[in-house]
Amino acid sequence: MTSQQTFSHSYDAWGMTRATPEARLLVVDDEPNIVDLLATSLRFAGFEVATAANGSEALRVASSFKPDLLVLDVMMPGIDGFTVVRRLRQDGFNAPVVFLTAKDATEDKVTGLTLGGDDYVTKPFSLEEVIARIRAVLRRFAERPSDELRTSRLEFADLELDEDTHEVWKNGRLVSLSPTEFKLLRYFMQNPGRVLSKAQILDHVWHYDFNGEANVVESYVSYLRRKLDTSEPRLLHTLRGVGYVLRQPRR
Amino acid sequence: MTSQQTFSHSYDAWGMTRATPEARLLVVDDEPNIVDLLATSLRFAGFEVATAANGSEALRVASSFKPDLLVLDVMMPGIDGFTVVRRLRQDGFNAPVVFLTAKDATEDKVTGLTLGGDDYVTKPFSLEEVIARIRAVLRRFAERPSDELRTSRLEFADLELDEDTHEVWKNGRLVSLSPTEFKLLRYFMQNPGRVLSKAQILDHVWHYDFNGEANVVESYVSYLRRKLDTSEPRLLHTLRGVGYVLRQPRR
DNA sequence: AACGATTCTCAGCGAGCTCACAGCAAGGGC
DNA sequence: GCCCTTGCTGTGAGCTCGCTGAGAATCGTT
Repeated sequence: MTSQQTFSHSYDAWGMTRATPEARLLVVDDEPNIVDLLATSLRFAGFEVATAANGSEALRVASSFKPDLLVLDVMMPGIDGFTVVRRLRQDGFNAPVVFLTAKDATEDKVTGLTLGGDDYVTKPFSLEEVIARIRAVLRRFAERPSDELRTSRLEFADLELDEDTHEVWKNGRLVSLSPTEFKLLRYFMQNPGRVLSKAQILDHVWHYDFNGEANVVESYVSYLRRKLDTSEPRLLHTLRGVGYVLRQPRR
Repeated sequence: MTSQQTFSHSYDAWGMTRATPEARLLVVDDEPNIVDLLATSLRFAGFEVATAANGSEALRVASSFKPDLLVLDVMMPGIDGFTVVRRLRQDGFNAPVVFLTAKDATEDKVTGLTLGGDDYVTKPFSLEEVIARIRAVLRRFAERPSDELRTSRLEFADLELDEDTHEVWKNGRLVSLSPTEFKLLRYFMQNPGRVLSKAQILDHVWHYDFNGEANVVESYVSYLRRKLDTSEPRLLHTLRGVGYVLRQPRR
């Protein structure tokens, strides 16, 4: 009747068992914490990741590593992000870029970032957001347009989610979600059948400098249930003391 | 009843999946930033692009690259833009030219530019504008006049837009738009059904040295709605936290 | 020089969103 | 059943986002 689950992405979200990585990424930022955070979770998401701590190192690594996409801090001491891209493009390097920019940067050069199909994410970001942007940009650059990689749809049972428009349907009926509700649902739908702890959810869906309580997660799960999990069979289950899981119920 | 959408251009606006490029362009400017900006977005728009940093390099590259059109800065150290064209024409090179000129260029110099079917754009330009001019000039030079490439009409639902005359009709009724309103609407109509973020819109529709806030976009969307989106079904939708999209409403 | 058109900023509003908190419900061990 | 822990959810304060009216500055035209 209902389909058990559909991976619209063809990767293994946990990345550990993949034979071939989803794509090769080069992460560049002068803050080691950020590089670590990104490298770890991107590897976990199935990407092959190289890192660099500044512009000149980025140029060096890029030429040998040949990444499919750059994750690049705009504001760096020495060679800034724009210059890195310009130099690489001069050398015929043509991979797309996801820029990282400070949110409150007093009207820095936040212009022109979206021109070549590139995109940007403001700090502080959530990992959810960065990974979603990376996948979206890779989608636009995908070689085979008919490839399932191109789709921006996630499906599970009678739930459907559009990553481009942020629209969500329950049983064909459009349901309106707030941004945080959307990101949480997307996280569940990218990890169907997998138990996610509240800590894990906080780490992925909320900004990395969020220092509130885990109770927010309970609140937002509650919101999602009210909007989406209103009919049998229930899909969003609590595992007391462990976490939550999106799956068909077991007897 | 209403047609869902019509691509009057036969290109893929996102450019990445094109098998054959729309045309071969040579971009010439002594400012590396400008060359980058143009090369990046023109490639993304589906053109094959070569670049040159000055007049003599332009002469050299043109003879081997054989562009279908030149994008050429008038004011350059060394050989200026006019001289470049004159020399190329002496060699039997016959491609049209879109000139880039400073805003305060004297009138008489500029008027001569459009005589041969060429055109010009003043700095600072918007990418929207440059790409539109390039396509218009290519249209005039197209070999097969009956080709769909020749059309300068964009249509979506009961909206109609003429790129040559800058006229816009809503439900057959002529509506008068300001230049910026027109460029914004053209950008939407070239990307129907596609979500456009405010940043994306700013990058494409406003000139590259615009330093203002994204609120202008909200204002102009508001103007467009007042003039064009006055009746059901609404076509210009806000996706809160994401952007805007021109499309038929969904359930 | 004067006029209207245009561009852009700003501020206020209202709706919606985020999050904390606290009281209540449910689960589970005994 | 009793009690403690864990999770659920109603309430509300403070905030963000997008829309719009008003107006200053600039442009283009007569």
